[in-house]
Amino acid sequence: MLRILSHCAPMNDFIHFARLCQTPFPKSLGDTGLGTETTTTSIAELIADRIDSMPTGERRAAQTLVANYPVIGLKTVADFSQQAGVSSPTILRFVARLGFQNYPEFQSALQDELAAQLQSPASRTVTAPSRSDAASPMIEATLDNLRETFRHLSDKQLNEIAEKMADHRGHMFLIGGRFTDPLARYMAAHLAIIRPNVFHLVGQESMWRDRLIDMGKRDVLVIFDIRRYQDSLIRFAEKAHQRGVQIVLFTDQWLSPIARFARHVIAGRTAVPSPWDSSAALFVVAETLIGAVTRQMEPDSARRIREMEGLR
Amino acid sequence: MLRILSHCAPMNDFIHFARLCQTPFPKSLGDTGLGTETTTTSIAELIADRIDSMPTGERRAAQTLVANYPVIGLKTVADFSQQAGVSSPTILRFVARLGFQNYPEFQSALQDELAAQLQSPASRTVTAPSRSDAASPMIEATLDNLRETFRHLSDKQLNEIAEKMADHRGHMFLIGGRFTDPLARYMAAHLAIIRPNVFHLVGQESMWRDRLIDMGKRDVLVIFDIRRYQDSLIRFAEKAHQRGVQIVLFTDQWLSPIARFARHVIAGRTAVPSPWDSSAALFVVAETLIGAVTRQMEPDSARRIREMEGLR
DNA sequence: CCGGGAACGTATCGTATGTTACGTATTTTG
DNA sequence: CAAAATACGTAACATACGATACGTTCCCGG
Repeated sequence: MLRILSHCAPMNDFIHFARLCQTPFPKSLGDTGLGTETTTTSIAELIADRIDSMPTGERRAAQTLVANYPVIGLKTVADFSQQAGVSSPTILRFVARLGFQNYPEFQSALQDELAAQLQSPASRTVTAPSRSDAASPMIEATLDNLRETFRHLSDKQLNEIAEKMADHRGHMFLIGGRFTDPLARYMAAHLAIIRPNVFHLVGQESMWRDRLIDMGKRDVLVIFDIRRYQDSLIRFAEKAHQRGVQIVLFTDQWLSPIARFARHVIAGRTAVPSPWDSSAALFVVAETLIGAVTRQMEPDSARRIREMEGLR
Repeated sequence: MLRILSHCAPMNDFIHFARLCQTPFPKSLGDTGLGTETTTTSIAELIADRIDSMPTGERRAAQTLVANYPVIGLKTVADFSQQAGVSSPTILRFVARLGFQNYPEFQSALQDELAAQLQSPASRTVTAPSRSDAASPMIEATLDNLRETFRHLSDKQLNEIAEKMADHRGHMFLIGGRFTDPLARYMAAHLAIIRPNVFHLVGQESMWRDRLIDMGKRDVLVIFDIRRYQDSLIRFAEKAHQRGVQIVLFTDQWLSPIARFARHVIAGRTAVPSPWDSSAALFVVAETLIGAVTRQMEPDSARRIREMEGLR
């Protein structure tokens, strides 16, 4: 059953589109009614449960199924096997290991699960918290952090910052602290693609301190600094500020002392039930800004990217 | 919200500043647009559009499909016809009337639609309006990505990975791609504090390729690789795998080819309404793992940290 | 270093599935 | 009311799908 013709494109780039209307009709439950009837445990759980006792090939099957759950399992064995990069028999052995007599039975189970899931849209929102709650308070706290962070962030502010970052008449420098340096690097990696003169300051303090001499009023300095705030960064920010550099500060909710010198301050929530603070909120703000800047520099950035690809 | 558990951290709770947020970012770019017909409109809409001009039998088919959307359409023609109370040819005439060449093509369309829907369940947040934060689609998408990513991630799997990472008999190497290298660095920065022998592989390919000689069965290699997957990383992973190194792969939902060699695969959602892909989900998974490893190594890690502080 | 077993892929087979032709029923139109 | 056209189901058909047997490779233990 369920075969497919064209379009096996394993990984097409972006996918977006169409939402479809939900149908609030009752389902005349026609259960296939055969085989092992107890579907109390979802197939996804079943997989997570046994994935460790599987051989390599079947594990690849399991992984691709989980990654594209459950659509790939609704396609044919051939499609499934191709996307997983294994042979058809491996797929069949995989579903057999899950306890299904044959492939159609496996598909029926997936379909029933899907039907149950789609029927009550509430069940989704109900099961989601319960699962993620059980999974870890960590993710819940992170979600809260994200929401809170953005709640205190006006899009006017974001746009202003993006505008400043998009202004490539001046240079742009990024620097971070011990744990936040990767964020600076992440941002720099993207921005350096869509605009010129982006520099990620790394290495010894003396190295980037000397770069101060190149900085002026038209330049932007992006600093990531969460506690414990590093003295070196504070000193650096102060000197940069004295030279008239525009400072954009990413910090935590307790505000680094650098906030005193900053033109723009982004305060992200960092508290999570972990020995470490979380930089996830700042990371997402950074991604949002990267997107905003890119959008703002269109079509300039697109041209630049194309030109870059040509250089390979 | 914002719960704080256990050990560590002097943290004053809250602080608050005002400011509201609303962000009307539009821009959704291109759709995949392949296939014989442009599916800009969902199939459900297509049906609602033409259902009036259908003969009785096909209309019954349409109704049963809408009532059990889309699951019944994923089953066989026989199942569909039986549930609709019509014959098989009627079903085929029905899908033909919708503009599909044959039944498999119709099923493919349904599957694609389903995949797109499951990927961005943004429509799911009916509760969003109640929360006055009409946040940007960007942050909403990111929140969805996080939820979806963790929904497919059992904590059993997380714990096993954490366990492997906590095992410091062997060495631990981290490496990332063009945009994900900062994630590797971020993780390395934390793990290097709580356990010995953590190495972030950076610089030229030849640099870290030579490190292969130090790697063996007891070692762990953490790779971040999202599309476009980098050949250099794939080659590196393959060689490491041949040496028996345990590979933990952070990738996107389309699974880097490295998944073939990986002992553990973490598939994070990356789709956001932006020209760039989002690594936020992987970032949060990384943070979660960092926390889990730290907790697992207690009180060893605490002692190590204290000792470190003494070295200043 | 060698033997045994597990794992995976290739090739083949039987069959369930989608498809089509044709005959009957039902509705439409002059 | 008759004749035609449309709609629908029955039954036969061919394809492609899932299943299986078999050979090769890889890995582990002796």
